[in-house]
Amino acid sequence: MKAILIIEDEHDIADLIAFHLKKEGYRVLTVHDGTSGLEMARTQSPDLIILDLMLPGMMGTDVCRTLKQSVKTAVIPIIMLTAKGEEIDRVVGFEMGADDYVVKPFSNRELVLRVRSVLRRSEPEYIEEKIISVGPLTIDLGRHVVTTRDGEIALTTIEYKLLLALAERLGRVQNRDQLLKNVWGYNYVGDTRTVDTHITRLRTKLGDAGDLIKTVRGFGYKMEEG
Amino acid sequence: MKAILIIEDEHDIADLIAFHLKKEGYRVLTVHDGTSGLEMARTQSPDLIILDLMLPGMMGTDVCRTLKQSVKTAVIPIIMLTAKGEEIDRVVGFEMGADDYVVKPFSNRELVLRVRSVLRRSEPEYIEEKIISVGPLTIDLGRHVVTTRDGEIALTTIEYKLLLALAERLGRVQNRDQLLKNVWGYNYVGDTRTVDTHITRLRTKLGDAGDLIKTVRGFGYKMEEG
DNA sequence: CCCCGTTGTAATACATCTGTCACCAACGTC
DNA sequence: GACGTTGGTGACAGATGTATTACAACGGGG
Repeated sequence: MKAILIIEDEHDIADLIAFHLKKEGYRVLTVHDGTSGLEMARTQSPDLIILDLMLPGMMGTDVCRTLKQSVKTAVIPIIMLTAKGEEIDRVVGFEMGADDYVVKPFSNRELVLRVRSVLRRSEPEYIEEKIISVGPLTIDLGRHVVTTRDGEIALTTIEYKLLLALAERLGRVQNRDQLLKNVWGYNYVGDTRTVDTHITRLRTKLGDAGDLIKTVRGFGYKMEEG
Repeated sequence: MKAILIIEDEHDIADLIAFHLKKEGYRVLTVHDGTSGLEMARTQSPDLIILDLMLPGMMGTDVCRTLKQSVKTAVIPIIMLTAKGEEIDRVVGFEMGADDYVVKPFSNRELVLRVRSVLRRSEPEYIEEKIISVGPLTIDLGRHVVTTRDGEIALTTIEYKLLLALAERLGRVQNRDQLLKNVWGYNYVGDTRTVDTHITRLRTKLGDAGDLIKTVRGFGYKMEEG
C-alpha cells in the first residue's frame, strides 16, 4: 500500500483530498504546516507528497526546495497545489523539483488521476494507458483522443472531461451538481444549467454516438448503450 | 432538504437572503445576534451557516472561531458576509475556517450560487449503488432503471419516487399524507387525492407488477408480494 | 494587439409532466 | 339492496424541466 503525505493548511481541503485518496486505497498522512511536513517526510518516507504552495509561516516553495536537498527525501515525487490567482509559472514549479502540478479548484477525479499517474511513473513496470469503449465510442485516455464511427472527434477541455465523467460511470445517473463537481471542480461557483449547454454541445459533436448520453428528467444524465 | 442558518443583525438583509434561499427550496433559520446563532447552530445542526462578520456584541469572527472549536459544529460549512469597507483579508477569513466569502453588496444570484457550491462540496460523489427487488419488480437506484418481467419501464419523476417510497417500506401501510411528505416534500400543500392519480398511473405502467401496490381502504397504500 | 475558439449565462422554444376536477366504480354498513 | 363513503380513472390546462440558440466575456496564440 502506498503512503501519501498531504501538506495543506486548509483543513477542509486537506480532509477532502485525504478522503478521496483513502477511498482509492492509499494510506494518508496529513499535516497543516511546512515544518511538520518536512518532519513527516523524513520520518515516514511517504511514496508521494501533495504540497500546497501557500502555507502559513513557511512557503510551500521552501518546503519543496528543502525536500529536494536531502538525499532521503529527494526521491519522493511531489504534486504541487496552487490557487488560480497565485499563477506561479509552471516552469518554476518544475524547476523546484515538483513532479506535477494541480491548480485549485481541481476536481477530485483530476487529483486522484494525477496521483495515480505520478506514482505509476516510479513503478517498475509501466501499465499501459486505459481505453474506454462504449458502443461506437472510444476514448483513449493516454492519447487523449475520442473516436466514433465517423472518425476522430475534436473536443474542448470541458467537453472531454464531461464525456469522461459520464463514460467512466457507465449507466450511473449523475445529477448536475455531481457533474459540476467532477468536471468543473469542487468549488466551482456557477449555474447548474451550464451542464445542459455542454451536454448539448457534446451530443452535437458526437453525432450518432450522442444518443449514448441519456437525459434522466429530474435527476441528471447518464451514458448507456441502447 | 437542506437547512441554512442565517446570522445577520440587519433584519432587512436577513429577510432578503432568507427569501431567496427559501425560493430555492432550502429551509431557512434566521437569528440576529451571535449568541443565538451559536445556540441555534448547536441545537438545530444546520447544513450551512451564513454569518455576518459585523455583529453587535460578539464579532462574527468570534462566532466563527467558536463554531469551529466544537466538534459538533465544526463540520458545518460557513459562508462569511462582509461589507466592502471592512476589507478583511480573504485569507484571514479562510484561516478562521470560513468556507466561502461574499462581499456586500452582493447579488442574490451570487449568494445562491455560492450556497449551492459550498453545499455541493459536502454531497456524496455518486449515488449509492443499491438495487431493490420485490417479486418481479426491480429498482436499480444507481442506474435509475425500473424493470419488470416485461422489461424496462419508463417512469416520470414522481412515479419513480412514489414507487421508491412504497418499495423502501415494503409491507408497511402509508397514508396519503405520509406519501405526500415522502415523495412531494415536507411542505407540500395540495390535494391528497393527487396520490390516487399517481398510484393509478404507476399501476398502469407497471402492468402485472402493478398488483404489488395494494390499496388499504380507509388508510392508504402499501407494497407487498402475493 | 487582434482574432478566434472556448465558455458561461440568458432568452426562447419545446416537450412532458402533474395537479385538479368531474364522474364513475367499489365497498361496507345498516 | 340503498346509501354514504372511499377509491379509480380519464381529460385538460398550467407548471416544470430540458434543448437549443444566441451572445458576450475571456484568454491564448499568432
